[in-house]
Amino acid sequence: MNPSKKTFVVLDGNALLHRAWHAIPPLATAEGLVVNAVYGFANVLEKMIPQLKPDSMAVAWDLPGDTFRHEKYEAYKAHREKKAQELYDQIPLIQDMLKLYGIPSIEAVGFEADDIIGTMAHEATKAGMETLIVTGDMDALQLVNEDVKVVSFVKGMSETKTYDIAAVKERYGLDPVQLIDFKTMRGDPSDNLPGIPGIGEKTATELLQQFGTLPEIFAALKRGDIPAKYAKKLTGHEATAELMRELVTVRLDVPLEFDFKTTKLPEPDWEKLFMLWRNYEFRSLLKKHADKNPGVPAPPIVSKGTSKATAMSMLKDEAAVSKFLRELDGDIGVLLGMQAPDLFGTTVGAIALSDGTRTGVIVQPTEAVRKLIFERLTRASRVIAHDLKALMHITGWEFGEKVDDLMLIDYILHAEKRSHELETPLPKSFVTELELRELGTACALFPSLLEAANKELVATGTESVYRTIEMPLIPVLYGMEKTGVEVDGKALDAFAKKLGTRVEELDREIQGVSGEMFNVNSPSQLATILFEKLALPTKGIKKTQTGYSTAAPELEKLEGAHPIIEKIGEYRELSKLKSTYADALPKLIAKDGRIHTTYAQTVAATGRLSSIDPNLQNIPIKTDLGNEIRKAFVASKGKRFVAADYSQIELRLGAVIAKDEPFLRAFKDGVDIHTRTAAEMFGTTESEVTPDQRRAAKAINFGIMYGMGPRALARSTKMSVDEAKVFIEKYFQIHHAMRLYMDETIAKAHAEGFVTTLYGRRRHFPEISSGVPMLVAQAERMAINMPVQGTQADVIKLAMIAVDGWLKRSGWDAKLILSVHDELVVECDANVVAAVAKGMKELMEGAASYEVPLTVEVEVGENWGEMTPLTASS
DNA sequence: GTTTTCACG
DNA sequence: ACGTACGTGAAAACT
Repeated sequence: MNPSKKTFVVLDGNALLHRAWHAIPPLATAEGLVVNAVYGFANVLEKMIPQLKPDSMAVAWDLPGDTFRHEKYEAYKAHREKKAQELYDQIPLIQDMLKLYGIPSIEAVGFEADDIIGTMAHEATKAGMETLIVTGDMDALQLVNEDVKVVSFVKGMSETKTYDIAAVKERYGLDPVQLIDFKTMRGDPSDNLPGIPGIGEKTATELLQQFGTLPEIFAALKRGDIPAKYAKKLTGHEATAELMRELVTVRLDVPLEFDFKTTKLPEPDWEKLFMLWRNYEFRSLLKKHADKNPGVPAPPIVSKGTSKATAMSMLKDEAAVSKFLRELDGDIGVLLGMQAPDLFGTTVGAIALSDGTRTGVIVQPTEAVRKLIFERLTRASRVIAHDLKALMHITGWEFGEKVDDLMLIDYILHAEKRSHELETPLPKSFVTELELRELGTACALFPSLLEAANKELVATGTESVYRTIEMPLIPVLYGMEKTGVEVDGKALDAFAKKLGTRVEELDREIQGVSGEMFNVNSPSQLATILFEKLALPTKGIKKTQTGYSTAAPELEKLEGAHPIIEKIGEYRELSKLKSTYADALPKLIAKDGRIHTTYAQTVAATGRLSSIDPNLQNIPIKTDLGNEIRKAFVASKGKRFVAADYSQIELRLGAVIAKDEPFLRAFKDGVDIHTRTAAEMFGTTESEVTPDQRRAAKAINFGIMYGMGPRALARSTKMSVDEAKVFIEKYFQIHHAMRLYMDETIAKAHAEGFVTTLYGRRRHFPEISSGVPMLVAQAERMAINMPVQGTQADVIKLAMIAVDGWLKRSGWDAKLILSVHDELVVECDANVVAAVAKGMKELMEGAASYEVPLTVEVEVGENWGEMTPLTASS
């Protein structure tokens, strides 16, 4: 602190609010009012005021939106209200408390807290004061200068670090002002800023250290002073960078009615502050300031046991566990702590249990203790887990209907998020008691998290997706993963060997023709050979960040220009089959001779499942050679596969959602949909449609639901861009309802920030309000596609639940084993094939009912690569 | 860790 | 003139 200058301290209200919300368990008063963020804020003030000794103080708050675009502000408010009511409800409570401290809250419509802070710091500097910015995020660091420092909470709410110019330099290797350009280039995923593609932290720092500022970097680029590897990445991004730079720059010119004299920090209004603290049951603060108690004897604070400050115990023996289990009451959260893999693989290191009031961490539970826990959980009113399917795999526990999965709820509320992990950082090993306590602290949040989550499910209309689709699907997926599918490893090994011989041969031929040794697998080396050494024409070849693309569609354009092209095509196909499938799959065969994939239920933003370790949803089928891989997926001895797939479900649902009469009629008529479309488009009868015409119609039928433009259509057909444009116009003349659907969906995505499926599943599009044209356009196309793809996902999930339940009740030897977006595969005894096929068809077709039928085609076979259609007669 | 390519729906 | 067709996961090269 500079003694000669007066000190102005400004707090980032929203940053500290969020930090407090996440760092402190959701403490509630006896009446159930959640006040954890208020408590956190009080503690920040209690820590900062004596430490920083401000002469003047203020708290800045976000208030986005702008007066000229009112809808946007309303949408923001609506969004804010939904997000976490208990969090935002605390803002007025905090602002009331700040008043008692004599600290003004500053907000300005259309500006973020950072802008207000920047402006106030700027003004304070002009007034000859020193400024300290107290915040929880790093965006304020760009404001640091000789008179401005940032005090940042580094972890939780206990430790702070003060950044002056030297500290910023040490941390980032850059001057504070350079952080603006740094963030512009590197981007910031949490703000949905893309940055310049291919430029990360390291490159951004290096360039800024060398050239100083972004404008100087682009000037150097024009002079040719930038190394080639960076130049390529920077070229063409100047305009976008400028736009992003504006977004990233904290403003210093917010119109504020702000007078430093009125922010002079007075003595708090102790009397009222004590009343407030008593209301909120902040006992530690009352005790700390007992000397300032204005004489009125405080009424005793009766602990009614509803305060969610949890009592945590470490339990190591069976007796202690039993006693603890008896004390638990109501809904119980359960969280496993896994221990690092050893010789015996990953093991359970600890199990945390909590009812929100009492929390126990059971260290290295024995089999007997685990049994006790399971028995107690089955008697709980509800069990609250996070990633229930994984918990089931590890423990074998099943809870039936009275269990909730916080991970799944987070996915349903925000499917677009990349991770749905617990925000509390969980330790990877459990060596010290401190780490065990972190596990307990996370688990202690479960009951209150569930309460908040339930409210949000109801408020967003997503409760039925959760309860009738996603939750009942968990045991189905669990069963499929556990059952797995038999794979003939020997056949794959033999195939890999065969592929290997041919790949080596092609490798030699390619190197021979090119007259140089190089790695054909390396796109950059291959591009050098093709476009420099062999000087093949680069006209019309797409560029990647690093140079000319060598992807299959690009190489196709070079077909005939050189014999090497064909060989590369074959090399690519074969080496892909070998490395990704023939080599990889046998390694994943478990001791039972089967491969057990994991279905990821919380990954795909549209609501689809995905499959990992390995991915069984992209096993080759399109080429004969690829199909050899599929043949290695075999039904066990005496069993058969029955595969049932929805035909054209995507287009059918598109027609239903858009209410497109011509399509609805076509599906009701049961005609070939692409032929019908071609006949409409070319003005012929269906029997006159040529294969080329049908191909064009098929391309547009598929592409249109993805927001395809003329260029893409031209690329996938033999049309010119102009022809494609006319073709699309004609298409929308016939299918005007599709155009209307697209326009309305885009409008909804802009107005509300999300779109929904027919079952209420949501996907949000944060980028749609970014103002970056490319991101907006991309978000619009995603918005068009989501209701269709997402409804498809809803339907097949419902079908899975129905089929699985039916098979289980049947008593047959028949199990659901695979799910591939529009296809389900059952493995069953050869004797029950006909009945299984009939039931699957009926249940899948009946999983949903619309004005057009959802038709299902069934096939049977001994392996997945050789399936034969099963018609009603056979 | 990021980029490119390619397998599936 | 252009990075403008959606959703995934995995392998290999490269940095």
